[in-house]
Amino acid sequence: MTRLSSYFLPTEREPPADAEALSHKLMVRAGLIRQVGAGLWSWLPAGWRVHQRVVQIVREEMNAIGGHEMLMPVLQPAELWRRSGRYGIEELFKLKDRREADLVLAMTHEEVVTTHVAAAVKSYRDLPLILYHFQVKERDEPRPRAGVLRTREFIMKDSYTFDRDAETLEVSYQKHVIAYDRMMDRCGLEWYRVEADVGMMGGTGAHEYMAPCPAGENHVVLAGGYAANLEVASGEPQPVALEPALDAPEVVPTPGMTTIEAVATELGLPHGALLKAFPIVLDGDEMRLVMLRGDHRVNEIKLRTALGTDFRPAHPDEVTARLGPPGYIGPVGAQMPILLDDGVATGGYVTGANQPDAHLRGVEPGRDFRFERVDVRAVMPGDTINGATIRIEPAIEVGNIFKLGTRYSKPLGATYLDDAGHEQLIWMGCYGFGPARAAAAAVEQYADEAGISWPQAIAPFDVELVTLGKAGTEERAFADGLYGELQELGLEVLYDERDAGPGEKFIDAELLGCPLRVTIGRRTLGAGEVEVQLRRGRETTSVLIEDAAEEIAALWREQP
RNA sequence: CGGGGCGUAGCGCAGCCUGGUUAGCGCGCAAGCUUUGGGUGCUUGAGGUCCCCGGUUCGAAUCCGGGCGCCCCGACCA
Repeated sequence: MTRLSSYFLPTEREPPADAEALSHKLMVRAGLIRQVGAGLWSWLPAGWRVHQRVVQIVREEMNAIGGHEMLMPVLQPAELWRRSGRYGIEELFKLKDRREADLVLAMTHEEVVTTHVAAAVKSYRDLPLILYHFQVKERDEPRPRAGVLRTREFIMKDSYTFDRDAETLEVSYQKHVIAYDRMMDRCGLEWYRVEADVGMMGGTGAHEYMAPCPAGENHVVLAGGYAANLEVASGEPQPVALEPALDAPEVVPTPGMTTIEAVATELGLPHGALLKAFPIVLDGDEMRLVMLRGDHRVNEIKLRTALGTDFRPAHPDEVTARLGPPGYIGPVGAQMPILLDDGVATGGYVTGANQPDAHLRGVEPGRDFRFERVDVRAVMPGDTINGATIRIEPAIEVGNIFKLGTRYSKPLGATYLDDAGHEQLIWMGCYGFGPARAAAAAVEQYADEAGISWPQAIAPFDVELVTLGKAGTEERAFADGLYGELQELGLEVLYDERDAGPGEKFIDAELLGCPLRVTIGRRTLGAGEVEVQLRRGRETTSVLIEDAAEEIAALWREQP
């Protein structure tokens, strides 16, 4: 029974003062979620219905590829995480029990699931396996934000695959591609499957499922058939006009000009005719000088991948000691390996001279300094990929799929005996999906001035039935009957029979955003009609009262 | 980790700079009348540890110190 007069749906006229993202504002205003603390949210009844609908879609698609649902604990012994080498992760919540034993609140479940599989799986005959669960995940986020988009505690579907080798892992991975494509479609989202960073811990391939929307924290790069996270995207830069070649580098005085902007303006050159020097210090304390075009920016994730190790930008005193005054450093004469970005074409460039108040012009890579080629720049609007101009869109990462390889099976001892009786490591994959993010993305993608407009499959209710008549009126009697009939047809109905004005009811209904709003008023009823508003587009139509329920159900089935 | 901002009724805010009776406003809430197809109008009313602790002062929402909490931007995000 979901009669609004006795339901818990606290709507607000105004959004919370500190809300920024559209989904944050609307989900609070519509009475779907409430904040408990930074990055900690309660799901109120209507919001939880949305969440559960997403969960059910995900569950059905996981089962369809042979997944087996299970459940693993959030609270876990620290020992497991020490063994996998993840105990040091800053985002991992750590705590002690009363006996001072170290415990963690799990952020994912690779350690536990791998331990179970390691203990139980003996033979190649036991593989492959797809295991999954929905569970609360805990992450000590440096900065929770945007309502339910980035929280410290959230429910995630995690699945894990166990295979004999890289080849069969690929099969399990492709099954997930199919399942995830369907999940995103069924949730009614606009989405892209993009190439993703595999991270420092290895892994042999990864994709992310991105839902484009303004509040997205990630950026997807799109060009023709190409789709990648900005973190890994590569492209061809727009060409830049260089100065005429010189026989040898030539010093130009540039007093006080320590920025690309200042030097380019002084010399009347485009930013791209300069080379930017980015000095870094590797984990082992060695220095490197990364050179890229003046109008380009370093993509630190690509750089980290290219280096194969972590790094930090060099401190000013390190720069002064090893190269020259910050703002004037360059590759010529630098006593350290130089990494030259792929975006730098051959030709003469302006670079720092490694001495105060001076730059060099006519510097040619190769002739004037030795280098190693790397692809470490962030692509930018105007770049092309296979001839197609890229565009960059903000997006929410709703899901990700990842080939782990033997990252966890090795430290946790997950092996099997192959058909020749030899012990082999199990090849794993992991696959995450965030229902809360799917819901928030849907809010972002389809909201209008009046509020949320849910995709049909994940709306809190299929129909919001609004009666304008008070108890005892003919309209109310008709609406009561229609409420029952719609439910008998299998529709989930929210029945607004509150003693409130029509304006208030309409505004609340449109804020909540169920696909159909059915209005029973004296005027339309007298005309033998029932009014139906299609929330997407807010157009109104009407059906005859004789078979109103069936007609409404038919309309509902047509909704996006 | 760096920068900025906020904390006063359920929600949104004013008051603070320049200390001084019962701390205000809008919305919401309760009651009555009114209205009944787009937050109707009027009347009455309830509702507050002014984030917490300490200090200054005759007197602190207001000034000072410390703490806690929350938001935004950037960094970070296995």
